[in-house]
Order: sequence, then C-alpha cells, then structure tokens
Amino acid sequence: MFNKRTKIKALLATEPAGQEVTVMGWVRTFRNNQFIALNDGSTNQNLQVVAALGLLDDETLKRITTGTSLKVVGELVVSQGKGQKSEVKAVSIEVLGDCDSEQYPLQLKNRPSLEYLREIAHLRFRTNTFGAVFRIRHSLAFAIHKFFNDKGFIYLHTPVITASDAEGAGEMFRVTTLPFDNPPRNDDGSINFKEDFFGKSTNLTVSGQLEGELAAMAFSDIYTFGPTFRAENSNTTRHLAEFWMIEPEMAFYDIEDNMNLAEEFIKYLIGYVMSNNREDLVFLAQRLADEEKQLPQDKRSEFGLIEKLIFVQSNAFERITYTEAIDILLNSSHYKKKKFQYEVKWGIDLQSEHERYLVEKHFKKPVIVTGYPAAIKAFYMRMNDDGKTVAAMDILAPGIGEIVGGSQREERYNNLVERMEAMHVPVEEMQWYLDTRRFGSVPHAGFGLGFERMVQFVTGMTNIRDVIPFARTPKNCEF
RNA sequence: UCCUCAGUAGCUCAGCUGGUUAGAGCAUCUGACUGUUAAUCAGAGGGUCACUGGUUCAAGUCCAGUCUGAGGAGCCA
Repeated sequence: MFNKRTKIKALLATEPAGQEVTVMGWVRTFRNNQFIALNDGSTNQNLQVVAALGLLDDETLKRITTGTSLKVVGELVVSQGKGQKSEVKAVSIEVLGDCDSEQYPLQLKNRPSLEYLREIAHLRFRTNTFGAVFRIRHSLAFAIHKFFNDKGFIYLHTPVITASDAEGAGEMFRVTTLPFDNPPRNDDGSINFKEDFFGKSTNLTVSGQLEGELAAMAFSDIYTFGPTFRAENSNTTRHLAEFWMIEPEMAFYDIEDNMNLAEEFIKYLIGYVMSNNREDLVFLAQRLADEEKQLPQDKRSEFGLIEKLIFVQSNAFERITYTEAIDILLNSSHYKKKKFQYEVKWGIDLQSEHERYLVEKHFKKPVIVTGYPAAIKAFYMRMNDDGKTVAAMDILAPGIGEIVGGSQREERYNNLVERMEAMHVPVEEMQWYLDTRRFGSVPHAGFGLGFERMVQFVTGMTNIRDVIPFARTPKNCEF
C-alpha cells in the first residue's frame, strides 16, 4: 500500500492542520538527532520531519543518515522553527533502505563539483542542481508535445536504424551483426554487407528529417522527437554522441513560415518552464549567480538566468541574411582591430567567434540568419532565385550558439537532382526520397532543434553533459 | 582530432627555486549537547601524491610517454 503516501510537493502546498500523512523519501540531512530533511524528488524543497526525543531507539537513530530511504507516518503541523512553514511530526519512522555513510559518495555538505557528479551520474539526481535540471528537462519534453499537439501536428516515430548515409550530417555509428574479427568479404577485399543482418550497410540515424518529409507530404504537419547519434570525435560543452532532437516538418510552409514557427516554439517552451518550474528556475538562477561571483567582472553575464529568459521571450528575434551578417562583421570595430582569428568574407562558413560576436556583442539576443551560400549547406535546401544562396535558417542563441538549423526544402524535382549530383549524393539510392517530388510535390520546410541545447539554454548549465541523464561522449559510456 | 590547463585523503583544495614523518576545511567514526536549518562542540582514523619510465645523494615537486578530466577550436544540434 505504498500508494497511500503523499508526495512532498503536494504536502507542502496544503495547510497544516494536524492531519495524518504518510511520506516517503530519501534523507538529505539529519540535524540534531531530531530533524530530518526528507526529499522525494517531487520538488527541490525538503520536508522537515521531526522525530521527537525518545520516539526512536538508538539503533534506529543510527541508521538514519544522509541517503537513507524512509517511510514516515505523522501529523502535518505548523513548524515551530523558522526555516519552513510546515513540518511532519513523526508518529512512526521506518527505514526502507539503509545507506552506509562510510561508502555513500554523496555527502552534500562537501559541495561536490559537477565533474565529480558526472562520475556518479546514477546518484547525482539526488542533488538540488540535477533535481532542478531534470525536472525542467521533463517539462520541456512535455511542452514540446503539447505545443505541437495543440497545433495539430502528428508525432512521427522515424527509424533509429537507417541505411542511408546520404544526409552527410556527420560520422555515423555502424549497426551490424557481422563478426568483426572475420567478416565476410567480396572478391576485392571489401566487406560483403549482403551477409549482414539487413543485407546492406546500416547505421544509427543522424537525423529523422528525410523520413519526416515523407510523412509531411501526407499529414501536412509532423514532428519527430527522438534520439540521434553522431560518431564525431567532439569534445566540447555542446556536443554529445547520443542526443535528442526535435524535427518538425511542414507542408505548405516557406522559409518565412518556418522562422515564425521556430521563434514561436522557442518562446512557448521558455514560457512553459517559467510558469511550471518557477522554483527550480529560481534555484538554478541563484546557483548561476553564485558561480558568476567567482568570475572576473568582464566575464560575468549581463542578465540573470530568469531575466535572460524573460528578455528572449518578450523580444522579437533579430532576422538577418547571411550577406548582411558578413557586412556587419566586416564593418565591426572588432574586425578592424583584427580581433577575429578567422577570415571574414562572403562564402565562408561563419565561425564560432563570428556567431558569438553577432549574438552576444552586436545584437545581444537570438539571431536568425538566412540565405546562406549554397556551397556550404546541405543538398535538400531550396535554391533561392539568385542561384547562389539557399533558403536555410540558423537560430543562434547567446551562450549556446546554433540551437536550431532548418530550411525550406527543394521541392522541384529537377533542381533537387541537380543539387544531389553536384554534391555527390547517390541519386539512385535516394529514389524513395525523390518520389515525394514526383507525386504531388509541395513547398515545405522544417527545422531541427537540439533538445539538450534547449535544456542548456533554459537551465543555464554550461556543459551539455550536465543536462542529459547519462551522457555519451568520446571515451565515455558508463552506466 | 588539434591547442591549453589539470590529476595530492571520500569531497574541495594548499604543498615555494627538489631536502626529514605530505597538510587544511568538509565528510566519516567515537563521545557530548538537543527546536535544528550546510546544527554545534571535543577527539580519532584516513594517502600507491593518476600510471610507466627517466634525471638526481634525494622527486608530490624536474623530464618523457601513457591514461583520464576540464576549457577552447573544428564538426554540428
């Protein structure tokens, strides 16, 4: 009958009137042999459980240490102490699971570092910081489904295993059942994938977009939200080998509609978290402010976390073309003082330093850049009338960089084939994709939002490994 | 993958231009106290100085390599 218990979040929201309650959770601290700070993950707030002197025998008292799980039955009463409104006066306390304090690595008074907590990712959920981060991560995931559901989008499950490596979005993880010490080979020595499980070479998906486009050509509006895999040897604060991505795809949308949707989407997500995870945001904002106090003045951010979110939510994103972006960079004093490490000229891919200058120094808010040179963008992006640029859009966020990448898709069969050939994409293997352009093709567009980057942006966590429960990065696949 | 920095007690760190038995705070353990808020007070235990090799009378400290981590770059979401 565990279901009779009340969660601490609900309990703290009710008026204390001496009513009997059952609570269960894990001990955060045990003060003065009397006061147990109990947490069950429903909220960052701890519940104070008071074990009156004499209630417990010495044996039981000794078992109550940080990390121990308890079942407490008692009365919800007005607290006599100052730190909390209400508390539970225990009638009985049962130890559900002991926690050996000599072995338990999470003594919270030690202020463990984020790096250390990553090594004990199975326990870090029990900290205030990660409690807040993962409750917000959940809220964002829920808000994503709500946003699209309310707009009549279909949630499409695109495959995790794919045969196409055509998108060129990065290095892929191979999926195979062939013995790697002695695989079957062709006469020329290459591996014979006809013998493999699927009868061809297969990989983990790097994007669900192409499949998403197929469904959009029937449902009008779809979105995907699933895991994505990139085998890049990236060691940065914003890359993972396994991450989650949201990819909406909309028929009868042009690049303008696409930008409008993406901006509305991001603002909606921020608004949702601000009204549903206030307490967690306040905690993270405080954490961030404390952390920034350690930094030299010029490295501190202008806004607190919540001010930043309000600002982003209530101001229009700046929209500029790639060509305008290059002009801004070329005319900047930063450029004239030769402070950019990389060359700036039309045709280059914008470097991190360029994006950061535009977003953090020049506009100081999210920027949507459109109209990139065709040569530096993917084959499926729609060629503009100038014949040089494509209808691509990247949304750059302060502190994170590229958070959204999208485009209007090339819906004209001949133009698409031409682009594929120019970029050496195997046309024959992609006929299933090209067929959508043969049978009732329509203008359409879509984008990809990096879920973890969005969680980073909202929580202010600076390392992407701290916003996913179990991070997969080069040389790290624990748990 | 490249560049830079780091690895000393369970955690966070100090340890100077190489020199006796490697320190602190917190945690842990023992005891005291008992309306505490990261409870407090007293005492105790706790170390392969990442690993391998080298230089030296002598290495936590200097050198080389390896591993791991962090930050930045590239790739991108």
